Amino acid sequence: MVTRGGRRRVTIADVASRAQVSTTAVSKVLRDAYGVSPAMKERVRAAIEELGYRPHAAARAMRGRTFTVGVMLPHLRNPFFADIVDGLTDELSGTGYQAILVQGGSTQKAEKAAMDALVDRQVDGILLVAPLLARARLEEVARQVPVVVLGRHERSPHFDAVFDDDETGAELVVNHLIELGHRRIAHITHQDNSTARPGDLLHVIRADTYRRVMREHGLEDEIAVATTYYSEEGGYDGAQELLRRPSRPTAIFAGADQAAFGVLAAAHDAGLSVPGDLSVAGYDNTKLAALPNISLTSIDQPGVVMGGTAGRLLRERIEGRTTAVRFSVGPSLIVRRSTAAPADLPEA
Amino acid sequence: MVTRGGRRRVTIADVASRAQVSTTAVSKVLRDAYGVSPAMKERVRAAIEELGYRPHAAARAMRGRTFTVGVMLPHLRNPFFADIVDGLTDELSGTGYQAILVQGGSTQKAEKAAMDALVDRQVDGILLVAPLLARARLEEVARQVPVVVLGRHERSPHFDAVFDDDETGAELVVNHLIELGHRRIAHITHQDNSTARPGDLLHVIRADTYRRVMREHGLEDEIAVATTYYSEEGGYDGAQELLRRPSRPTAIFAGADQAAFGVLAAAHDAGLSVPGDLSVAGYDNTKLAALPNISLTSIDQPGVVMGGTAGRLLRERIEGRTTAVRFSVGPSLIVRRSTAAPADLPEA
DNA sequence: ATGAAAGCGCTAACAC
DNA sequence: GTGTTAGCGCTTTCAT
Repeated sequence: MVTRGGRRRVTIADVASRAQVSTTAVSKVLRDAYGVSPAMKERVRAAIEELGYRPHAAARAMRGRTFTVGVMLPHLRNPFFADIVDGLTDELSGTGYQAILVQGGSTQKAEKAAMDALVDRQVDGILLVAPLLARARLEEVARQVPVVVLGRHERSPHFDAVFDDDETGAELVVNHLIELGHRRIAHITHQDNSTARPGDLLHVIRADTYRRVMREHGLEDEIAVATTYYSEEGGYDGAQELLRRPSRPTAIFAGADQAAFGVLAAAHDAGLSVPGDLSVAGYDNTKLAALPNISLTSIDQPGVVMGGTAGRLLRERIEGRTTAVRFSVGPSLIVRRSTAAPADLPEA
Repeated sequence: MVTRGGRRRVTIADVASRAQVSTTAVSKVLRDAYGVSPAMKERVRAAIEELGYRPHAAARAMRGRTFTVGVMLPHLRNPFFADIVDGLTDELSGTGYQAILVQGGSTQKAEKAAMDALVDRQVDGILLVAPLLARARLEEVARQVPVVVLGRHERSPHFDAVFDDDETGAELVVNHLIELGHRRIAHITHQDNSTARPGDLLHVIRADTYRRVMREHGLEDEIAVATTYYSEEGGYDGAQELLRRPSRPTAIFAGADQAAFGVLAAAHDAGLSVPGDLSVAGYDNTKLAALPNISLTSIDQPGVVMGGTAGRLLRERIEGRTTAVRFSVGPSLIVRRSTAAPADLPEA
């Protein structure tokens, strides 16, 4: 390593000699372990304070905990992820744990590398947000370090799961559109690069539920799905494709707000008014959805609660819990001005 | 630590015995260091492959590099940050370096803790995005580990700086509005909790430039600044305040797109049309600004380039460069439909 | 209650 | 070109 100018780091030995005790004693005080007298504890604390000592995480990692939890996010473009991280950070604050984030990307290879990076850095626990890898791969990691998976519905004995009830959420949206009088309701879903069981992936659940509800209302012939991406571009492309079809949809349910924004753009560019010519609904209830110019009907997921819960479950696992926990939150429909009765029908 | 079920991690010793060489040899191959024959290199590579060996980052951290760079972001809500991280990740890909992110928060205390967390984890370099701490504090860290600061204009001998020319950017916006015929142009700036020299902070530069350009055009009496936050809520509150003032502005220049979105919402709620009754401009040219329903005039900053450059500078510093580099990128004005000539004036 | 000492996985002197 | 070995800063037996 390049030698830096800075003076040598304060180590546990410095603290020990300052406090006139052994390094063992200092270590015990640091971890609040058994076997130090109050007086000694006080002396050590004072020395730590005076020297501005902070434990060296890498050195700790060689023996015990790093007091670090790793979070893998697919990317940083969905504000919903920010809620998750805020919830987690909140839950962790005061516990001495620090969250570090890595970007998983959109390929399984990149995701594996990101996960390995966390394992190699010896984090005490890992939160995986909407991972792509097959369950077996996740369990492989879960065998080495406590894992919580957020956004997948899997039931695994080796890791905990935190998710929103995507089936209910999708149902709420499709029912809402049907109640408004729509029949030609289309859906935009996400093209994944995943080897997970499809039924465990949130976008697959949303799409399947869309199909099921359509069928339940005798609308099987109107089912139209565009498979692009949960992104602005994906929504734009998907909407363009759907709007070109012979029987143009009167409503589009995009599986995520980000995609719904693209749908709004495509509608605009096609000269269609929303909701006059086309109703649009999203999922996630991001802040932007509430902007008056957008006013997007969406499904609210309590991201902060989900992130906080994930943090708590991770801490429990780090403390020794080995039985799996699944935590599901209930979504709610937020109706805004982007959805209305179709034009060719009388108002309700 | 809780003992996990997983089998023991593969270590360098396992690789060495499998390849029938010393651990030194393996270490050398790993780091592409001098002094290994091609034949031996081949044997070692094969053994690594067969055993699925990955170096233990924490152990490396005790002696040499961790091949990790740390990034501190204030929060995850600005998509511009995603561009920066993408640029960095791109630049780092293939070099063996992994980026880990931590959230700095909005207080200096939280920011210090986040920075310390990176230092304690022995990252090889740190990228600080729009930090709040005083220059002296940043230099303290820079003495221990290579640092690049993104988004501050500081000239320090101890760290590199990457920033956008905020003065030019703000000039472009204000001049654009003046050319359209506006006189009552207001500005929304960010309330920081910083002890940095004000002149080094991007939001202060944008606000000061706004004032200067206004004065240069004889509009000093029209200067109106609301100090809230670069966020949707901040923009909303700031706009409300500005629109309540006796001589209502005909244009608002928000220092960031996020805040401009809030301005659009406030305008809508006040029954004002954009750009009919009020022109609105932002800064950052986030993707949402391009959505037809928003169509926000903004300043484009090449976030990917900035992040990539930061990564390159960091690598150079890690390799031994000690002289400071400053890298400034040029902003450009993107005119959209949120700005137009004020209503009470004849069209140009 | 306290401390000496071994050792976590790796790198870098240094010897051969 | 190759291997031996001494630590890096901590935690954890295990004596005392």
